[in-house]
Amino acid sequence: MRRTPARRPTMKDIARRAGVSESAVSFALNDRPGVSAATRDRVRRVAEELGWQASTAARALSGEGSATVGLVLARPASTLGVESFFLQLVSGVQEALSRRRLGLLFQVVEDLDAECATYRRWWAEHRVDGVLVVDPCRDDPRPDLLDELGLPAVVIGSMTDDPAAEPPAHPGISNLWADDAAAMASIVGHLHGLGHRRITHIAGLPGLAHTRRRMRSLRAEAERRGLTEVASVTTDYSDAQGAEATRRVLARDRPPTALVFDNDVMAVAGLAAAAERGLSVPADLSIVAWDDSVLCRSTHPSMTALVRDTAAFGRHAAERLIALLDGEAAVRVQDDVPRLAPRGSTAPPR
Amino acid sequence: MRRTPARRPTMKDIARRAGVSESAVSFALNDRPGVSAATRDRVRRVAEELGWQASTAARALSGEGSATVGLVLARPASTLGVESFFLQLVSGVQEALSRRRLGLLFQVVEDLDAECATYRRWWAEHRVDGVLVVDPCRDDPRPDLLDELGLPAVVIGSMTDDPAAEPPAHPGISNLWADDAAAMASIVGHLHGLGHRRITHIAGLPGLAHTRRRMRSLRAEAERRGLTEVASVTTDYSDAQGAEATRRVLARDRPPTALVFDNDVMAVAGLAAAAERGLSVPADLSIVAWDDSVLCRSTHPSMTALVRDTAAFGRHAAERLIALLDGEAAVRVQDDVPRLAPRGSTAPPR
DNA sequence: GATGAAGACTAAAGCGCATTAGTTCGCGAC
DNA sequence: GTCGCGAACTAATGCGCTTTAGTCTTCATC
Repeated sequence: MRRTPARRPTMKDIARRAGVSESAVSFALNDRPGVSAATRDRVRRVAEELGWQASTAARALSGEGSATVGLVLARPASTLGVESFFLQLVSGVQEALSRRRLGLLFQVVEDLDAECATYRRWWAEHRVDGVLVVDPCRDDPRPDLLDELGLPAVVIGSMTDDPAAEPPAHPGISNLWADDAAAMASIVGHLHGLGHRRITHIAGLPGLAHTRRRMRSLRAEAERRGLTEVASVTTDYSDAQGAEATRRVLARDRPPTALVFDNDVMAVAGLAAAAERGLSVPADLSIVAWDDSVLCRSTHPSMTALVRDTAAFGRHAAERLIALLDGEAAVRVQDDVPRLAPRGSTAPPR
Repeated sequence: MRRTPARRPTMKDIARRAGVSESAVSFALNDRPGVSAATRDRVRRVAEELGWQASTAARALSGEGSATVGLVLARPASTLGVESFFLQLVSGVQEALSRRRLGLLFQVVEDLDAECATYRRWWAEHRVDGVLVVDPCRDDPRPDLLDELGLPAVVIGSMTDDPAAEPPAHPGISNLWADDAAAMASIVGHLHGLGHRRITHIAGLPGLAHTRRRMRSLRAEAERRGLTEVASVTTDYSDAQGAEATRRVLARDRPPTALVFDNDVMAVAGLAAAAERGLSVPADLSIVAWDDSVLCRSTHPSMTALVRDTAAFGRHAAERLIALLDGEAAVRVQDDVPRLAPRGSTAPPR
């Protein structure tokens, strides 16, 4: 026998039980003037007893917003779930959101168009008060769209290829990014310091702004140091393409002595690809992974990696969004600079 | 200048524009009788023009449910994002949900108590119509709670230690699980077939039902085959404890010749730990990983692993939940049996 | 040609909350 | 002793939608 599910208590129940009107209950629970301290306490106690929680639906309807923020991930299903980045980011986001009892509406879609459609739908359905946008890309349509809808948003990641360029102003949109240029500089510095002069960067998706930014930073840094045999190749972030790219660049006439991978998964795949070729890491080839994870620490040798606190990054982004929801102005801020953790996969070239 | 955000069109707008009453609009848009085909079409066209979408808040308030399902992950932040399992599961879940325009409300919490509190809150706030529950454990308080709240749910994973035992009936709760017994049997069969007689199972969290189920299945299978030197040890799924457990069991007098790890991360860590001891895989030690991933395919040698379609698993779970929401009865079904993919990490013992 | 009934549509209520406009009461001020 | 005023509280309205109860028209029925 299914027990009849408990009925959710409403403000009316509280009102009846506390012997006051519904409005008084509303005032009491929302800390608005209009009730005495005694009544406020009594109402609070009754609400507590009944286990009352405001219905977000009703709240949303009376103009208070939905107490929810959205996050859309536009990645083909195949490349999903390979990186630890997102779950960590999300866990940080949660941390900040839960303090304010905000929910996180999560959606995985195939592509950018579907992502935009999702925003439109969420907006029309009153589902979210704001959104977190990841993977900014070239000619990104999302900031304009979100601005048009009046949906507060925080873009996570650099919005421009060029570190120096000002991104177009979007009044309702904050931007938080990691300093890719400094990070790339520290990687190149580490490798160059070890004596490497031929470095290849196995990058991620070419459409993403941060990919372009990293590539640009790499070129700039190489130029500054007078390194001429430095290049980037792009991939889709998958282990397959990471391995494939590794094989390709290692097959060249003058193969690189060091590889920089744009994520942990590709770095590990690259390590295996090098082993296939009979190359020993780090003796014959040095490898650096952008973003640390268990993967990087579990390989043999363990992976020199760019460590950043992804959860904190997510937390900061969520805090920015909360600030926007509270009516503060949009900001553009740079997050902490990632730190390079040298491990076993990098050494002087042979 | 911030443009004034576009106002969301409501049914009233449609009604005015189509020259009918709001009720007629509601009937038309919901395919209810009470309007002529002509009116229905006209209303539909106007709604389309205006880009109208029903406000989920208003819908929820008038008893239609919130068009949202919830998923809580109770894991300390530290162990989060190490496995690819969850994102893959979620992407499958999405696939099924998005067909019905259901949103996924996602929450990461520290422990089971917080998870239960989340369910209570969601229920009281009318936030979700149903939930997906992962990581069922011993004396799990969640099914009872969800039943009490009348919140439809699908439990993902086996709810009992004993494959033969009937779990307590929860009328509003479906259960979907992978056949751990069969999977364990195939692993033991593979290893025994290669000639291994001393097998140690490096299991996951001892509190989880599926951990206990796997351990039980291992014992049963060993008994059936007359293997006496077979055992399980439990861990917290982390690479650290995986490595630590590996070192411990390999230091025994009669160390095992084969190890079975409950996740990919520990298997890789175990591989490294074996290498430290000077053991060569698979010559001196065979290793099997439960759940395949990039990691398993990227090690050297590549890892013999239990392959299952996690995204499909998530999709099936979400479909079960949708069935519950549609008023169908709860079911208990077993999902596809995982398949063992023999790779380089297993071979006959020396 | 009066009677019913079905069909197309409108009016109104209600969901749970916030909010605005009253209403009542007590108390200090003149 | 009356007036005024603020504090404490209630009544009523609206948010956007669904749904039930009506109203009005038309058309078949005996």
